[in-house]
Amino acid sequence: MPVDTVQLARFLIGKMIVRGLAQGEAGGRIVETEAYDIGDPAGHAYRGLTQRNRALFGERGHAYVYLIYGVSFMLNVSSETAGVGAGVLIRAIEPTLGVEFMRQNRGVERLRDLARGPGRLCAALAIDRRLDGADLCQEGPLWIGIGDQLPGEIRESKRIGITRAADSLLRFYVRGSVFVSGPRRLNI
DNA sequence: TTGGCGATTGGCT
DNA sequence: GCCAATCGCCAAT
Repeated sequence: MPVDTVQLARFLIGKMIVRGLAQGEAGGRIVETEAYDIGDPAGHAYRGLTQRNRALFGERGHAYVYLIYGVSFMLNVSSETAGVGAGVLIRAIEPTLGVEFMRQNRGVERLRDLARGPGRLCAALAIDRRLDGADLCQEGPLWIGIGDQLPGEIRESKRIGITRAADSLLRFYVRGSVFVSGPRRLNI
């Protein structure tokens, strides 16, 4: 696992996100991430440690889950050593495991619509604040495993939906994947 | 104690 | 493309 936030964001493309539940597993391949590095004014760690963002300041490889716009949960992976706040936002996966479970959670049928976007991804996998702080590096309710195939060509772009540091090329995605979110112009 | 706001989404034009 | 929904968080009062 890379020791640098931006490297981790790249590294995670193609890896498997797995939601482990009593009834089985659900998940898929990561196809889109964004890096929120140390000192990044767009990052939630920027203003220092708070109750909400403490997972970002924990050990590497733990989940930081928060609610945005009162509507959607977002999943991040803490990316730096304890005491340093930074993370990687998981923006989209290609569903491969437990697809029916995800369909039920999302209320839509089309595979492409299940987990394209950070809020949809969390809804599909039933991820909320209860998973904040979860260790993603070992099998459990939520974890990340090695991918089962090469991710394809990884490209970079500006990040989506932010106002500060909006021009940095810190978003990574699989070129040509229909499971990637965001406007077409950022997915060339 | 309060009010402005946000790493989004879905529905409508 | 535009915009409302919805609510936890946190800086400032």
